Amino acid sequence: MSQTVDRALSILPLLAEGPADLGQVADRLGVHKSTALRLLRTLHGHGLVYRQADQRYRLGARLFALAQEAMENLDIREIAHPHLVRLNESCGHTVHLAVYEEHEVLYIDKVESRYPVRMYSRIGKPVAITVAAVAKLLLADLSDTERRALAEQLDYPLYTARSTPNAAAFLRELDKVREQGWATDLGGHEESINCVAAPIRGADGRVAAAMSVSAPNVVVTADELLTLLPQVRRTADAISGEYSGRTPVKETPA
Amino acid sequence: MSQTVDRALSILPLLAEGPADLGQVADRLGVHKSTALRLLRTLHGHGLVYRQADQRYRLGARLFALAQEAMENLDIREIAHPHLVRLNESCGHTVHLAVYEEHEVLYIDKVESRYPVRMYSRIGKPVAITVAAVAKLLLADLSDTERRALAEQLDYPLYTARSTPNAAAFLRELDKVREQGWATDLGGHEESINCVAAPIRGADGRVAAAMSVSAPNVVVTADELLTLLPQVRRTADAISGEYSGRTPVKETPA
DNA sequence: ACGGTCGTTGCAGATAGCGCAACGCACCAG
DNA sequence: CTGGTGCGTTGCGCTATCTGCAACGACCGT
Repeated sequence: MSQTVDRALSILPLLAEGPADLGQVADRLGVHKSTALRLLRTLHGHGLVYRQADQRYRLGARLFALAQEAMENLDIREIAHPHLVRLNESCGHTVHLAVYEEHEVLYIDKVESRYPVRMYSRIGKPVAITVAAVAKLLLADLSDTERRALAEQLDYPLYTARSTPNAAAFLRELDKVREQGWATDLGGHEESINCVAAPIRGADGRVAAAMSVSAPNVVVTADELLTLLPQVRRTADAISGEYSGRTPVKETPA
Repeated sequence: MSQTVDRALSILPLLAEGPADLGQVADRLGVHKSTALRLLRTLHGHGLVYRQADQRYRLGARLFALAQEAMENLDIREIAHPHLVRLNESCGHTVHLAVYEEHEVLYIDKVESRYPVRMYSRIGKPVAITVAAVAKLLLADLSDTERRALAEQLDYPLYTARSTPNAAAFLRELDKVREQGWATDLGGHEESINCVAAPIRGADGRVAAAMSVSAPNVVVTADELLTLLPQVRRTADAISGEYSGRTPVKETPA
């Protein structure tokens, strides 16, 4: 791998923590200031870092544009979105769409009806992989060896008393999820939040994405939320059909 | 500037257009395949590029995470957001927050009340710089020389009959905006959409951001929208006060 | 079975990046 | 006013690092 590029890219997560000046960047990279300067200049030239008035560097605007374009190229989001909206309109709860990528699970879409909450709040942020219902579905579909390897190298933070405690428990849960074709997270991430999730499959039958409905205890009990399962599964299946090309996109008029 | 890094970063916008295979990347970079491979591998190692099932490359997940973190470091967004929400609740229209950076104006926040529209729709995407009300405010605050230089090198696309047609007209408009301390876009970008905008200033009095309220003709006429101007300016001033540290963040209880 | 395409690897040569040291500048204290 | 310190910046010589080549292997369609 390319040393220079490697160093340059290491600057990005570093700046993500907050603005930094040349010296700090050079130190944390373990290179001479002049080297750091050249790297920063190159990043700057591509708009990935921005030099603010006090001469310190921070992440730049092009990053948004790139992330945005990357989003738009995820055709599954395109297809799924109207379905998610419809489900949200019918049940009123938060609806998420997530994919697995490179040992991470991340939300790529979200519909939230009630509040004009910060919209981008969670989109793009890695999901609590050991407990989230969508994560279980996505990981359950990996091959045996991949699943095992991944389960071993994960951390199992105890968000709540009901969080998945270790690799063994996680693998058991994945087997169960794989078996039944849907998943839940009942207070495993936030004590008062429950989710039901269903898989979205591509033409090859593999799980391409997962969607979930989440609601806090105070609005509906876990049991009540579970009654939505058939609806969630139907929505997921509809998306699967469209995504895999089985269902024509246009509805046939009566 | 660093050639290697330069080449590597050039891959990102290229992939933003859509997935590409090794050969395509190498061709468009004008380098040998083996070189492109090494660069892609390095990008991949940092999660900026993802290799999909068909071996083609596309932009990766880390990009979202980075863009997201970059967002969160924009403290002006943090401060402004509740004000934007409040304004939105009171008038019901779409509210935008934008900043100027590196010859571009981009939205960094947006509150839209009516529909559960695709939330990230426009955030992060460059704004139509020659016509948008927020863009006029942000550019009007640049120094004379900067303004002139920028105005010259811009394109002036005629989105509608009322779009700013050329550099001279644009500079006149900027002078006017600078003078009056607020700006409008009356059908200059989309025939049926009008905006009113006001500047947000930092401690040094310079314009740090701009906010606007937008609404389509069919909902309110341009004249009606203009009656909101005082409210928009008050909101912007409130944000300015808080951002520049003049106003204590906590309200003093009566 | 065979040619074509595509991704991958090892290598030798030379380019391009590296760290050093010195400079300019702003700020501060005496 | 002057000497000192802490920045970012520059030019340069050395060599580590990247490059392009050529050959390999996998896959696919004919």
